[in-house]
Amino acid sequence: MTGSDHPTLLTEADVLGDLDPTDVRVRFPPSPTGNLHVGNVRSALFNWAFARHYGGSFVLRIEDTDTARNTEGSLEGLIAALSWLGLDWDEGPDKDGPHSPYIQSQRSDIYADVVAKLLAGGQAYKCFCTREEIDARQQARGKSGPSGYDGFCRDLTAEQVAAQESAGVPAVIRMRIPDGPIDFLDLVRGPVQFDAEHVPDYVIVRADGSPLYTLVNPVDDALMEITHVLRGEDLLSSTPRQIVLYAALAQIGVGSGRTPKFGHLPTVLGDGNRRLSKRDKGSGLQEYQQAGYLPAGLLNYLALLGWAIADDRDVFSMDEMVQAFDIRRVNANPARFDPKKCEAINAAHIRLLDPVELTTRMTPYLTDAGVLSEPPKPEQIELLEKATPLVQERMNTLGESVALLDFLFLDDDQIKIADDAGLKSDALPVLDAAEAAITELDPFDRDQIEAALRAALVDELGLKPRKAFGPVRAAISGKRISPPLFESMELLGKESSLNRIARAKAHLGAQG
RNA sequence: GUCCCCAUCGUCUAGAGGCCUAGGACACCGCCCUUUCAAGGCGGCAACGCGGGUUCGAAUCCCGUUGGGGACACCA
Repeated sequence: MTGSDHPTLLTEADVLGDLDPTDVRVRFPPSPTGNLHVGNVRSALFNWAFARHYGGSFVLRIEDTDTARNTEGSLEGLIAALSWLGLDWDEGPDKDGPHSPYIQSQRSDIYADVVAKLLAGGQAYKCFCTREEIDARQQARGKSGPSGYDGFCRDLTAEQVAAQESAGVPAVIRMRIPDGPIDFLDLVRGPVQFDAEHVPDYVIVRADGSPLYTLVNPVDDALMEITHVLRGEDLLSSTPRQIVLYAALAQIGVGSGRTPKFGHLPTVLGDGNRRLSKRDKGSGLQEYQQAGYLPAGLLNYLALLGWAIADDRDVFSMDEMVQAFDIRRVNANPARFDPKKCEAINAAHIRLLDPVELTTRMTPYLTDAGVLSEPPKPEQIELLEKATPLVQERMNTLGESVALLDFLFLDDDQIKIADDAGLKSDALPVLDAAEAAITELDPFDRDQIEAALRAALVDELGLKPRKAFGPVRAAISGKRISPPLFESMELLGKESSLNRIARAKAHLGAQG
């Protein structure tokens, strides 16, 4: 792991500086507003992989400063979701560490103290302007479009401030952005530069005195000694203002005094060209959990959005990702979320699973659907274990196991022959022949069944395999598509198989 | 409007000046295998936005342009 000699690529020193790799500290700071978004999961993943790659720490911090947006149970949901994914954290709300608490609503005193110091040091100031006043001045200057703040209250004298306050005018607190260029080396994009003229004196404390994300996020990063901030590209243009805040924090002696290094990850796009939003179908983590995605599969796909492990490979384990992850190799261009490929990658992981493991993973989906009893009976488990190999390479998601396997667990009289199963009256002789062929079979196993059925239907009746086995498949499973027929019949047993064929015949008779 | 970011098959990407007649994957199409559906195998379709430069040589470096995206909240 040496530095690169490529002229345009960053070196490892650009990433780590003088840091010992194990001192790397990154964080994932979700706000508890409900279902986790797959774009956020991708951010969590990259931070996690970065930390694990270097042997550093991954911190979970809850950003709940907007009380209006917080939703009940979100914190529990967040923890459950991250746990399910296997993205383990070293410090967090449920895992005490040297910088606790890790929930911002519990850190109010810390922020109040920082704000007081910022005000005293002149790095921040009180502003009495209303939005309307700011907009009006902006219009008067003949400028169109949204804009920042014009600095109206920036240099108010102590007397002026006192006068406003005694008059009861509500005040927000703004950061004072010094003139000059603000630049940083983005770990994904390389050098980025903004001019302070385009960085507004932004609000860090509301008029009601509560702190905003704009303050608490950098303050906590400084206090928690976060060394690297890996986040979405949408936050790129707020980075210069945060860098100013870090510098101010260093001046007033808050935190480590070091500004973290930044890496802005490519946006995850939904359909069309817009950013994947919570409103998009397929954007919420829960959907993937419910559909039966494997954490390893979903995460593998998400990793592909902006990163590649090798030029000819795209299925890999999280261990492999951790081993290979390099923030410098993350792509800067936006990536579209492709549900089809996501599903395909997940299917590949299902096929990779040990069958015993797969059985275990499928079980909750089958019990939830009522296919298995709750808890499953021992004989159901036994049957499921035998059936697993039949469906392992036929599933994209665990949820699909329900439709694939339910017929094995249903009673014979619960089998409904689907309209599209293709069972028509001309199948009657086929079913008769099949019934006769297997009645005397002993043992009733896969090879015997196939031999008997082939002899009777293909050789004797002269049918094409498709025509021969289709009706039997419909009788046994009720469906046009099923796991392999002979194996299924063996699992079902002779009695049940014969029952189902008889019922299918009756079904045909009733039809016509 | 201003600032910032981005630009290779439909999509995700590989590409680190000559290994490029641009590689892989998903999707799609065809064939093979085959008891359905899959899986697997083989093959096909399909991309460097445009214009200038630098260089013996540019997908790759530079400039411009066009196009897309993001930000400019008392949201995070």
